[in-house]
Amino acid sequence: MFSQSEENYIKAIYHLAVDSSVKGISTNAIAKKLATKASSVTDMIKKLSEKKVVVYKKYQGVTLTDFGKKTATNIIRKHRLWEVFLVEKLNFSWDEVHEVAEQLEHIKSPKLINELDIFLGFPKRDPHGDPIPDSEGNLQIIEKSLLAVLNKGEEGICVGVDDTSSEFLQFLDKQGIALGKRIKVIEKEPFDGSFLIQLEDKELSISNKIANNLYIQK
Amino acid sequence: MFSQSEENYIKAIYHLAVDSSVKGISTNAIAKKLATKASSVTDMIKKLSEKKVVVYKKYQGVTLTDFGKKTATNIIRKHRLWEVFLVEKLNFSWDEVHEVAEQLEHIKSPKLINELDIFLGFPKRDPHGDPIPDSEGNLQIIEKSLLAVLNKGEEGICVGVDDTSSEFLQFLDKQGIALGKRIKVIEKEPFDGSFLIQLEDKELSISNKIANNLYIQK
DNA sequence: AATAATTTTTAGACATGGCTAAAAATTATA
DNA sequence: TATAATTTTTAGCCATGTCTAAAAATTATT
Repeated sequence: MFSQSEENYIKAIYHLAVDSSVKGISTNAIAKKLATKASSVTDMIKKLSEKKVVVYKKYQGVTLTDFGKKTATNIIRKHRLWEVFLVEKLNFSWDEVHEVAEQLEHIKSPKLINELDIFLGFPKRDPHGDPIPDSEGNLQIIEKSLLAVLNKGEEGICVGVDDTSSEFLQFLDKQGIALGKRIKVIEKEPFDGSFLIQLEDKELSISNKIANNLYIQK
Repeated sequence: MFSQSEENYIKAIYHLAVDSSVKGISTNAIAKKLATKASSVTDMIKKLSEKKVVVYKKYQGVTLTDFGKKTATNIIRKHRLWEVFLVEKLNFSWDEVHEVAEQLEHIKSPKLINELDIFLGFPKRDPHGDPIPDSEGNLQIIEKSLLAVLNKGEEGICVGVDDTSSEFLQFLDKQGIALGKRIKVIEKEPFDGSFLIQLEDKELSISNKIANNLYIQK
């Protein structure tokens, strides 16, 4: 069994490993992600290494073991299932869920999480479009591309976001952009890289920055 | 904001105060309830005293302040709402909920608990028949009596249990006794104090001990 | 290659919450 | 009312998880 702190470190290392795809995750990177100090990270890493969660050699960063990865995906599974619950059942908006899910993900009860999965109808994605690992820790890979790479005339379904800040998510809400919505590129403006898109019955213009934070499934 | 440990102490003191109705709760009683040592209790009590949660004088036990009581009922509200959720939505049986609710009660999010209350339809009782405080901390007092005090021919609705051990709850399940069920006393056996009761269409005999652990609303 | 800059680790400290053992206070008993 | 028994507190120690400051190792630069 792991403490909340240990779980937070495991999750952070997993996320850093996934989206940096470098072999060893640096002490500094972990410290930055968790808003703590490098010295604290070194201490924790030693402990996780003793517990066979990570492989660690001084000055060389850390890598999750298979056991560590499984532990990480299990925490992520809990986090994302709770997010679905909060949005679907308790009227949370997608920018409000993260903080609460950060707490709920540490609740220890295998039955709880399996029953929650059943209760929610085995959702495949969380409210941000990120995939929910199954109880074995398997993550289905989703074919998705940034809206920004679509050409004029192409279209797809909105399946996720890259930036999950409140500002961005609330902006999307205001524009009527949500997961599952169909988006078609009407025009790409060469001057500023902005997009004219069709969303349901209306057309709207979105900046290049927005287009680079929205994932689409073609 | 209180730590999980602090919350556990506050809840323990509240429960001890309610069902002992003595003015000062002793260090030893708290230690026993929390399965810890008296010396640890003394330490924590000093801290809670500084935080204006309890009134404490050396060697005289503690009393919750109004603020402390409000804090306690809020934790209890969360605990009981989660219990309802687990039983009604996630197929937990009433002897499985306690341990998980002990964890869930510490989640910090006012919105979460209010929305949960709405989602569950503002339940008034938890799965053991105990009342759920409202968001102001008010507990409605329920007129209830032990089944054991009923006379031959009297009847009532099962509204709660005193003993919440798994063994007892599972025994009740096996007998078909549950909250909301109507129970009528057919016969009281003077010899061993056992009861012959009518439960729905069948009659069954229950011991005096059982009758002293079942609450009835006449 | 030598020095500078950066990263990482170590050493020592602190807060929380727990423990044991001994001292102090209270309560019970003879 | 003394003495005994019990309860409560104190003092000191430990584990977890954090921090700062300094040392050590690595990487970058001239």
